[in-house]
Parts: sequence; structure tokens; C-alpha cells
Amino acid sequence: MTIYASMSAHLNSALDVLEARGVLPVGLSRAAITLEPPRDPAHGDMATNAAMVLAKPAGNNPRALAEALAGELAQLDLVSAVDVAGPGFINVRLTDDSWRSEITLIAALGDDYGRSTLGGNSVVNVEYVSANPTGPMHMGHCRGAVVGDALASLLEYTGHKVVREYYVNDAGGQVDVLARSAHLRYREALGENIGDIPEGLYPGDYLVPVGQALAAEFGDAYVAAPESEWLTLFRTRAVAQMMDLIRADLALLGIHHDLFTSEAELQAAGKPDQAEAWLREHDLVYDGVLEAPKGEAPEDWEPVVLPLFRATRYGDDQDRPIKKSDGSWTYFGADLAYHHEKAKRSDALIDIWGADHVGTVKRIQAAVTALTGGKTRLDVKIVQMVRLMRDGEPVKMSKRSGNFVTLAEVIEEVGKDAVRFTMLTRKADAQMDFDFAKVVEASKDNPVFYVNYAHARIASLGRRALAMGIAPETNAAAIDLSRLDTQDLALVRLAATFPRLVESATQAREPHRIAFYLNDLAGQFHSWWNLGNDDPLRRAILAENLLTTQARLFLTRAIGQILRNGLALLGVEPVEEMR
RNA sequence: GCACCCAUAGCUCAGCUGGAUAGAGCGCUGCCCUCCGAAGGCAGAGGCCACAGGUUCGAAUCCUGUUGGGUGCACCA
Repeated sequence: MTIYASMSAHLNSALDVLEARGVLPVGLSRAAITLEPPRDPAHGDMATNAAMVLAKPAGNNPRALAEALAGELAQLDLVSAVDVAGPGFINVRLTDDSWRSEITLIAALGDDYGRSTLGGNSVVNVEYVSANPTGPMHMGHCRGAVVGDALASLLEYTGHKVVREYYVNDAGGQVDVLARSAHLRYREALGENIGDIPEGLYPGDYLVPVGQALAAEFGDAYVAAPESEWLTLFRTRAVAQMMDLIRADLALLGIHHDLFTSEAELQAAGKPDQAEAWLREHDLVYDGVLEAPKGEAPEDWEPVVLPLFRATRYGDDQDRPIKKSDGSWTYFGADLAYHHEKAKRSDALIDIWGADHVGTVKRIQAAVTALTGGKTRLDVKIVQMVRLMRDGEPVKMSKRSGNFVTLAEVIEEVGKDAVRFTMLTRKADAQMDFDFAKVVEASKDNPVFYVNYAHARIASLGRRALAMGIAPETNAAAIDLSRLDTQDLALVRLAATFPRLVESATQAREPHRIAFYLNDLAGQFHSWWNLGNDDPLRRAILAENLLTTQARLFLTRAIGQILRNGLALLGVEPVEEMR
């Protein structure tokens, strides 16, 4: 058990004792109780608000309750001092040995230090990326992809069964446009001069190979044929190739989904019809007239009767159409059925969406609530815009000319790890700038570099020790941990908060917290390392003092382990040496 | 007009779901190796946490309103 977990268990036992003794009423909720490192280390190693939280419902004085609780905690072996401060904080100081043994635990658990069973094996479906299959991925998709992937890893690490899912929007008007664009490229591949790509079709060069493949497969059979004969066929072929492109782009980012669900297949299987029937039975879909759009005056708007979902019952501004007047499904109508399908096979749903879809959050949450009777929760995590910068100037992007910055280009320029880490150095619901120059800069201004530099220094210690003929002692029992002093243990104190940080980052669905933590831990490590500059005796490797050397190397390996565990959650490769 | 997000040091941003004296990087002012551990470290200056109310033992954090910025408001996806 980690040191926080075991203190937390002891705290609970102490409260049980107070209950048994009648100091505390039985059965008070302990949910609001926290056990955390105080902001000011001078206060101690851990602080709890238990007395303040419980005093009121217990009808007790917080200070008195705190004193009683402190008395219990003081008896623990791993506690060296307890005091009550302020309105009723209980500050606990742990023995140096308890911190020393946490290093052994980190070494023993290795990659699993930080892993937890928080999720209880519940099935969480994370849908992310889901870019339209009409072209390669561009940078607009990147942040959601990275955040979704890191969040999925966090959930996995904390004991959830995670399904990483991609919803393929292969049924809307945009894929018909894709099919027509592919048809044009097909004619081009057969030798026709197609001139400029007409307005309204996709101009990108990435469709050239699609046209060539179609020409190779079908010859000139569809050159002059009416659209009705080739549209579906070409659409299927083009979408398949676009998905190959997208999968390749995602692989560059290190992202691999478990499941790709096709909108067209869901529709072919009648899922939206089933959902509609059920909703009609429960008076959640009715035929009604859509309100006129607000804002700018619509020119061609006219009232028309459509099947509407009663989203207003669940807090949306208006009821939302599930079908168009031509009888086909709206995006929402199909998406509603899709979420219903996901809900059937999951305990919780998470969608990662770009900020341009904020307006549709309420309706889909309303639909999930309606279809599952409120049993399944859908969290929609909105990822804000990223502004691409180069040397402080915004990079111009024009979607119309097809001149957008692709994900592949950026990864080629700065590397996967810099992209991933940088995307996670800001909370998702705040906008961010992505500066090409900064993300590859080798300085402490760049967290990717800074964290990896710490890891590389640790790795180099191992190499240097070996070169000096000092083989690292791997048997923890053979290491004299008493060689580690206060300054060494400060590093352990921060390292030991990793497991609880992982849990809180997961519960808040905020993977960026891991990135910030790693930056802090790296900072403290660099600081520790530099102690050796002023005082050679503070260096890790002391040729004339093997016992201290082994203890310090053991400590640094534990720090390296935490850095690796955190980087793994972010999908970033730790580096062994700087070049 | 409406909905959602944001507002913290000169700049870019954290702040662990309400805790104690508000933190980091950059920039600024100093300092630490006559390279075998400086791509780094230490110290200093810099704050009415946009504004006004409210909730309570306690608010940057939660609620309401105001102001400023962003995104979005189709039968599109």
C-alpha cells in the first residue's frame, strides 16, 4: 500500500475508534475529508481537515475533536509528530523511515506505482477524434486526439475497462461530396483534363491516389454513367481510403482505437428507427414545427413539420429534429441512436469534442438521459481551439484552398512526443497557442525538454556508475536507506503524491495535471541534482562512499520510475540521453 | 438576442472539486562551474486572483449579477 493510502486507512481506523468511544456519532459521512500535503511543508507532511468537516454534524467543537483525533494518530508507528493548528487542521509528520520505505515500494511496484482499482472494472467508453472521413487529419483534430487518448490511458490505469472508439461519419452529405470529388479524380486518372476543382468539391491532392485506385479497379465503366450508378460505390471506396489515411495519421501520434463504428452501418441496421419508435412511445419524439433560427435573419427559412426530440425537457433551448424533410436522418438523429448503442455496452460514456460543437452538447446529453432513463452518464469534454504559431506569428490556414496544416506535417517537424506533451500542458477548456519554435526548444521553458532532461540525467547516472565499476544494487534490502537525508527525502515526498494525483486527474478528467506534475517533479530533481554543484559530497556518485552512492542511485531510479509512469500515461517516450 | 468556455505577476499559464502566508516558466536585477554534473541551479523585485454581492468556521475555487475576450447558435456535420 502506498504511504497516502495507508495513512488514509489509519485515519479511518482512528475515526472508528472515536466512534466506538462515543466521541463521534456513528455513521457520519466522511466523503468531504481530505488527507493531503499542506501547501507549506513547514506544517508537516500531511494535513487533514477531518475535525473541521465532522465537527458541525457531530455537534462538536472542531479543536476538541481535532485534539482527540490527533491523540489517536500520534500512536501510529509511521507518525513522528501530530499537531493541531488554526481552526482545526491536523498536521501529521511522518518518520523519515516511512518515507524511506516508500522508495522501496516504488522500486517494487515499478510501472504499477500509481495504478489503482478506483474504477472497479467499470466499462468506460471514450469516443475521440471521430474526424470526418473526407481527408487526412489536420491540426484542428490534434488536441482532442491527444487529450482523449491520455484520458483513456488514465482511466485504464485507474482500473476502468476502457473502449477507445472512433465514430465514422460516413453517412452525411459530406461523404457524397467526397464521392463526387473522387469521381472527378477518377476521370483525371483516366486521362481527362479536369481543370480547376469546382467550388464545393474537395480540392486536396490526397484524392489523386483514390482516383487512380478507382480507375485501376473499374476502368472507364463509370466515366459517363449517371451519379446514381456510382455514388454509393465510390463513397464506400473513398471513405475506406480516407480512413486508412486517418489511421496512419493517428498511428504517427501513437493512437490506436479499439473500435471504429460506422454511422452508415448503424443506419442500415435500423438503429435510428428503433430509437425513434421507443422515443415516440414515451412521448419524447413528436411531429412539430421547428422554431425559426435565432440570430441572423434566415432568408430561405419556412415552417415545416419534422419529428422533434423533446430536448427542452432536459434543459436544451429547443426541441431538436431527428429527421430532415426528405426523410433522411439528421446528424443528431443518427448520433442519438449511436449513443444509445454505446450506452448499452458501457457503464459511462465520455465524448471528446472540439469547441465548435459546444452548441450540441445539451441535446445529446438529453438524448442519453432519455434513452437510458438517466442511468448512464455522458460526459462531453470540450477541447478548445489551438492557435498555431511560428515565431510569435499566427500560422495562416485556409480550409477553402485545402491549405490546412496537416497533423503529419507537424509531427514530422517537431516529433510525436513534443506534440503530445505540449497539447497536454494546458487544461483542455482553455485556448492554447502551439508555437513550432517553442515546442522543440531545449530549455526549461519547454516542459517536454525539461522533464526528459531529468529522466536523461537519471539514466546517465546509472551509466556513469557502471563505468566507474559500481553496479547498481537492485536488492532493496541490501541498501542502507539511512544514508538518505532530509534533502533526499524531500524528493520522495513529492514522488509519493503521484498515485493520488493520478486518481484526482482521472476523476476530474484532466490529463494535463499529469504533465504539470511531471514538470514539478523534474524541477525538484534538477534542484536536488544541482546541490552537487555547490557541495561535491551531495553528488549522487561518491567513489569513496559506496553505501551512500547505492542509496542515492536507488532514490534516483525511483524518481526515474515515476517520470516514466507519468510519461507513459501521456503517451510520451522517456529519453535515455540528450543529444 | 441566446448558450457554453475563459478572465490569477509585465507575458504565457498552474492552483490537487472550499483550506493555512497565492505558485511556475519567460522577461527584469544579482549570484553559482578557470567544461570531467550550467541545455541546469540559487536569490530578489513583481498580485485588490476582472468587478460587485451572496453561501460558511474559511472562497482564486461554489452561487447570482456586471464588464471584457473566445466559440457556437440549420433540416450542416
